Amino acid sequence: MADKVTIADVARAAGVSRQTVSNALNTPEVVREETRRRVLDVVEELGYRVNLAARQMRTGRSRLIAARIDPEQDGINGSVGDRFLHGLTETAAAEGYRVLLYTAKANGDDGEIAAFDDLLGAHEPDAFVLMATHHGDRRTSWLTERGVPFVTFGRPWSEPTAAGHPWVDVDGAAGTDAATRHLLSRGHRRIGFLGWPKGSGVGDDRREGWRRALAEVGLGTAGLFTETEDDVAPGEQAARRLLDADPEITALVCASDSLALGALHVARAPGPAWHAGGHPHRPVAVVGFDDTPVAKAIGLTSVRQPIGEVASSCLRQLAHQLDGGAGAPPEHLLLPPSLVVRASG
Amino acid sequence: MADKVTIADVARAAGVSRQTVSNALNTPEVVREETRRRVLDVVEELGYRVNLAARQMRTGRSRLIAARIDPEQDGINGSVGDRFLHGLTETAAAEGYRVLLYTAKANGDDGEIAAFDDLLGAHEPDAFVLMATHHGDRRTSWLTERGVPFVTFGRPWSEPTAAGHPWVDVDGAAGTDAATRHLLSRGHRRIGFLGWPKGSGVGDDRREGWRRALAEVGLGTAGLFTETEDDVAPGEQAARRLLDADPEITALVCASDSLALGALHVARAPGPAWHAGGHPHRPVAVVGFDDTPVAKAIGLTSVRQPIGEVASSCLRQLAHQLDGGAGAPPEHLLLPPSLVVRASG
DNA sequence: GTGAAAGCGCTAACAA
DNA sequence: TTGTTAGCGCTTTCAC
Repeated sequence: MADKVTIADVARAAGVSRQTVSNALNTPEVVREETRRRVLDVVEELGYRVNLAARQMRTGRSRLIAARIDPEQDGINGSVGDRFLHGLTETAAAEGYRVLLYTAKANGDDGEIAAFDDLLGAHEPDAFVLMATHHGDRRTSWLTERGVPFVTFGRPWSEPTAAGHPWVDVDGAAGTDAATRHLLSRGHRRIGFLGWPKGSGVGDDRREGWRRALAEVGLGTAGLFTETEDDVAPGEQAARRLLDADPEITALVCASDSLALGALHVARAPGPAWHAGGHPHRPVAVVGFDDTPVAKAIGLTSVRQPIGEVASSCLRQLAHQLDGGAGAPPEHLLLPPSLVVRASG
Repeated sequence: MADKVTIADVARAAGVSRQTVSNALNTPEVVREETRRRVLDVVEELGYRVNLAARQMRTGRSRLIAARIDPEQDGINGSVGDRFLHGLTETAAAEGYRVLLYTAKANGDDGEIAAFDDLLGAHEPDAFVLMATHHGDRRTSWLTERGVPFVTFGRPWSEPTAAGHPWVDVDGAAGTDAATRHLLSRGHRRIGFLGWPKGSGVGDDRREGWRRALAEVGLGTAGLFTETEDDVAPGEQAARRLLDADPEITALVCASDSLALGALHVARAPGPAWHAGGHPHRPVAVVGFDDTPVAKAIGLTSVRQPIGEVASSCLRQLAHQLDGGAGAPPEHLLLPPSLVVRASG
């Protein structure tokens, strides 16, 4: 049962004062080598561990990092959030932190800000990790104003990135660029893009990579792009629209696996719409984004984000903000995704 | 910036002592109505919130519930854990708790026990929520010995359930029973089962439901069962084995969506093995377990566990253990799953 | 019903 | 280099 061992017990057993024990643990360089060893031996022997609540009272630091667990959306893209949380938790433990979960009751930035406020008032996490930054993100300004440390998975889309807060992101444009080049290398010439409505940083970024890749080989994009809500059924409809409108399209790059899954419903089975429209069935290659379990299950080629790396970079960035220490990680980090090629394209 | 408001500030502003403020908040029935109102008004006005670290020092209670976030396995079945965590987090917030994540570095029960020990020494969570109980689970005995409160998602498979700890579980046998009846109602008579090696509580339970449903209509199960590791490729091989061995089989109940996905690879496309074996292609119905996003994406009929309910029940059970209060939730709760019928069966 | 005193375990500041 | 003092914010005694 090993009843709570306090610093006083260690001090007594080692024949030193409590402060010296504290120093031996937290500021070893200030304690004589021999004393330090003796103290650490006793610590080991008694199984002493600091009481973080007590420490927090003194230092104001909880060693808690708050992160949001979101509702699972369509369950397809949701897996990204879960991989991210897992990565955070592992790196946090290595850095001496723990991840505290929260959800936002109300929607949007304000709902999440209310959660910040609750958390800060009660458990006082030392920092936040935010996902899914967007234009005019009110969460980041709220935290900045209050001097609460945080990192985001996602660029600050509105501000000049140089001025903003620390962030880690994946280069979405590089991902769709790679996807498009891959399709080009397989002989496709008219390659469409299925994306989200303009105005979302992430969506625009992904579309840009596709545009750029086509432009570089002298191909235009007129009539090759359509936008829709990020879900399977809308994706299917949008794909049908695009393919019906332009019979020359032989491949589609999609902004998400959800959209790609919808597109595959059209691309793999000859839909009645085509026959009705007079277009015979033709094979249409499809590439998704995120490499979710669904992509793997159905053989969908997809752009994979290095989520584990993003998570550990976020956490190391935070740990450095909070604890300092050697080797400051970059304030801003843009990681390259990779293309996972499967049967669909 | 609203600098930390302490209980002393409230006491001063309300013209009472600090204890009275504390009482008004924590033991309202002991404070005169009028005083209580005045105090609460000031609390509101000043935006006072208890400092949990300070409270923890006095009471020894952190209002933290620890839960494990596991590695995503094959990413298919993993989604269950994520839905569970999400549910926990929401109910926890409603009960005034927060969810603290941990991972186990080393594998198995001992790895997780090491994590318990770390957590208990540092952040001192008030309780744990455990997933995936199994025969001879050492985690539960470790916690019990130390008097640490916990609930499990999963029955205590080894002990007589009456004697064990609080738990919430889903009736897996009822799920496969329902799946089997559904297939029977569609005219299937030889229905196989693709499961995990015997000895796992969950796997045996799911197999039992299938056996029971067949037995009730006077059908035997000899030669209709095969076992394998819980992943797609093994599932595919096992399904092929079963279907090759018995050409009469027209439907398969599977212990997981991973296995079912493997089975579908065999069931949907006429594989060369059948032709080689002389069996022509026949439609084989497949039912999975867990209703993962993959099941939805590929049109797989699957047994859905009410994960959200499991999570909130777990948390309410804990909250009652910790805080008491009215209406004790049941110590043991077995929830029924439901069958989500799709194209595969 | 309300107030005063004490102390949870720790570390920042200072004294020795 | 080590020890002493003080106090973080709260709640559990116990007087009043």
